[in-house]
Amino acid sequence: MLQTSPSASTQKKQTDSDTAHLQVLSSAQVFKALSEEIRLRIIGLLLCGELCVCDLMAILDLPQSTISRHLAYLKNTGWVRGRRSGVWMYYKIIKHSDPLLAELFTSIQQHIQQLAQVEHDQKALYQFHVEKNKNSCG
Amino acid sequence: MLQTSPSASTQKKQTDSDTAHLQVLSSAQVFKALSEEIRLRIIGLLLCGELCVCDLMAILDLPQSTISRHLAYLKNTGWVRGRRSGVWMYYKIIKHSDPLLAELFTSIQQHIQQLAQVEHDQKALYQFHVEKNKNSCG
DNA sequence: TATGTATATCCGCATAGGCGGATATGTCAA
DNA sequence: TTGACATATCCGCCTATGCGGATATACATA
Repeated sequence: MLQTSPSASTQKKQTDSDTAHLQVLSSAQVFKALSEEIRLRIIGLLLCGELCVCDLMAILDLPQSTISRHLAYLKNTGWVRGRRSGVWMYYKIIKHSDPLLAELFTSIQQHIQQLAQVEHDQKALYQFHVEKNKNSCG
Repeated sequence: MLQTSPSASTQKKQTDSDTAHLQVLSSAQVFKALSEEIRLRIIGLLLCGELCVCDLMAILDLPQSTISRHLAYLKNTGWVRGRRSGVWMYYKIIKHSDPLLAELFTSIQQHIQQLAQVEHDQKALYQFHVEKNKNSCG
């Protein structure tokens, strides 16, 4: 983990239309995406906002291939969208236009937000970002 | 499918305390229980109320071992409770006392209720019960 | 106790999907 | 174009879990 990602505030132009060509997924698939603890924790961290792979590696302390694999799974099941910014890939939770799904996602996200492990991860993320800024500003 | 279950209105005594000794399950496990289409449809049917295995066999048109296996899975993950009435086993959805889980379950159930397949299954269940009563009353 | 019915569980088999190291790809900077 | 870095994908391996027929168990009735 020697990677240092830039702040996520660069390069913000991109349409939301790439949501459209996601395959239509059954509700079972939506739930399956959340049936893994790591993916649940990733969603929990993404509730704080857009994050890159190296952020997630740092907080979850897992090898890069594992993180990428789960992110790919979440992307394919319509939970998450990636955006490239130079060398970094930023991921964020997709806002759904389908009201039925949007409502479900909202309740699930509220639930995830309240999990003890997620709260712990989010605090670690905060600390991690504080450290990162310290290193870059002296 | 030559089985004819009695009406579900017999034998209603049994405490709700058997909820207590269910293992505490992670949220990931809760979602995993819903990650299978058949289990989702079973939950959808149980939203109509208590049902026995042979009802589910009739509506879902699946072998008995498959139904029983999924019911066992749902029981072990805290979604469902079984009660024996003579030869029949009736299953129903568990009401959770933990507010965090209860809220999540409510939203999920509302979502399931709105699925097209579930609506279709529920109508088939209604027809099935009408037929069953016809046979038993002349 | 013997038989029939409803349900649970066992069995072998098949597939999905987990893991993490190794490798391929994409991007930037020199 | 080459090297360094971030990320994606491939690989072999392993476990969880799906399936449905076969069998075991539980209960009711004669």
